[in-house]
Parts: sequence; structure tokens; C-alpha cells
Amino acid sequence: MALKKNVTFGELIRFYREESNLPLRVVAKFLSIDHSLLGKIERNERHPTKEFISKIATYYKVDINDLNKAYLSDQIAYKILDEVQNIEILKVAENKIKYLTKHNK
Amino acid sequence: MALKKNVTFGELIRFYREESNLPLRVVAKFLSIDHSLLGKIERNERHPTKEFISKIATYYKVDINDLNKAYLSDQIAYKILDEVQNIEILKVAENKIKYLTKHNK
DNA sequence: TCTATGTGGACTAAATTTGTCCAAAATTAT
DNA sequence: ATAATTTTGGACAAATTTAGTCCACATAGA
Repeated sequence: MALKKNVTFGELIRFYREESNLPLRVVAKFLSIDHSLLGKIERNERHPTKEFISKIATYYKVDINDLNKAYLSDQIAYKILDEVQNIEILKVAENKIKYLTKHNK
Repeated sequence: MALKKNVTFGELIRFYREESNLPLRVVAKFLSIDHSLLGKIERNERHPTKEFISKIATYYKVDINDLNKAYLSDQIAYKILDEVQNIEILKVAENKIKYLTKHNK
């Protein structure tokens, strides 16, 4: 299946779950977490752990990097929306990463 | 003075302080914080509060938006460096912001 | 040496976040 | 319509993270 764009992490994994017609309780059981927590993660009310992301990628048989990407970009987008003026920040961050990477660390 | 690029928030305000030849203790006193805390912020070991940023912008007579920009882009850059694979995440986040902004909230 | 300055560890308090439990809504099926 | 299933959401305790202070040490200059 093609990667969905502009979709939050939560929306994404909810999509996968609904596509498979599985209830929260079933998936949550597989992950050994409360079904309510899974619901909250799908609604972006709780953050997934790395382990969660890894397990759920396995479960739905999707690329874990896509999930990681969705999650991290969420975090960034929300942080910026939260505090910011303008999108130009991203350019600055981008240059800074290149800079920090080059001057390793 | 021109905006310094690719410099962390801490480096930036340290630069301003050294330029003014002021010791940590003096500036810290003005800000009513421990000099040690100021030192840590300059070394990026502690995060500045909004109030801190605002006060220090006033103190050094620099544009508060530049400081905000420096600080937020730091946070993003570090977060990404921390967890990530590739810089492409930024593109994703950028689109997501446009998307979330359009679909307001 | 005495003084001024920066660094860093240890620690407390405060704030934030996580995950669970339970009950109420909402949806679906019978 | 009601019963069963599923999702939502609040309240909460536990765990984790973070901020800020205090104090002592290190370094450097006078």
C-alpha cells in the first residue's frame, strides 16, 4: 500500500487498523497494552514508544521507517504550530542539522 | 549587528554576553537567576523559558524573534539528530504544517 | 595569594507524561 | 428495542523529566 501523506501518526495507524477491521481491544492485547491507551495513541493523545512503533509496524506489516517518519514529523509540526510565527524556522533547523552533522555532534 | 547563522541559542547569547564583556554573575543577577543556570543555558544544558528569552533580548537589545527562531530551530535540530535517519523528515513536517494550518488546528 | 569568573555535580521541587481502570457514549448486530 | 461490542474520556498513581539552586572546585589574572 502506498504511503499516506500529511497524516498524523495516530491517523495513520488507525487507518491501518480499520483497514484490517480489527477492534482496539484485539490489537491492544497483541501489544500488551490497555485498549484505551491504543485509542489515545490513535487520537494523538499519547505518544508511542519506540517499541510500540516497532511492534505495530510488524503487526500491520508496514515499513517501520514510514511510521517513524510520520511520528517525528508530527512532533515537529506540532511543536512549531505551538510556538511559531513562521515556517521559515524549518530552513534554519535544516541548515543547523547540516552544520551540526558536519561538525560532528 | 547581523544575525548569526547556524549557531545554537546558547552560543548566540554567550556571544552577546562576551561581546559586552559581562560576567555570568552580572547578567544572571539582572535576570534574577543563579549564575550557574545562565552558564548552563549558554552551554545548552538547560532550556530557556519564554520569559528568559524575552528578558535577555531586552538586555542585549537584540530582536526577540531572532532569539526565538534560534531556540526553536535548536530544539528541532536536536530532536532530529537524536532520533533520525534523514533530513527528509523536515519536508514531511513542512507539508504537514501547511496541511494542519489549512485545516485549521 | 587573593579575587573574579566559569564549570559541574548533587539535589529538591515542580511539572509533565505514561499507562491503567472504570464508566459512559456510541455504534453495530440481533 | 435491546443487547453486545467498541470507542471515548476522565481521574488517578506512578514514573520520568526538567528547572533551578547551592556549593565547591578549577582556572586565570592582578
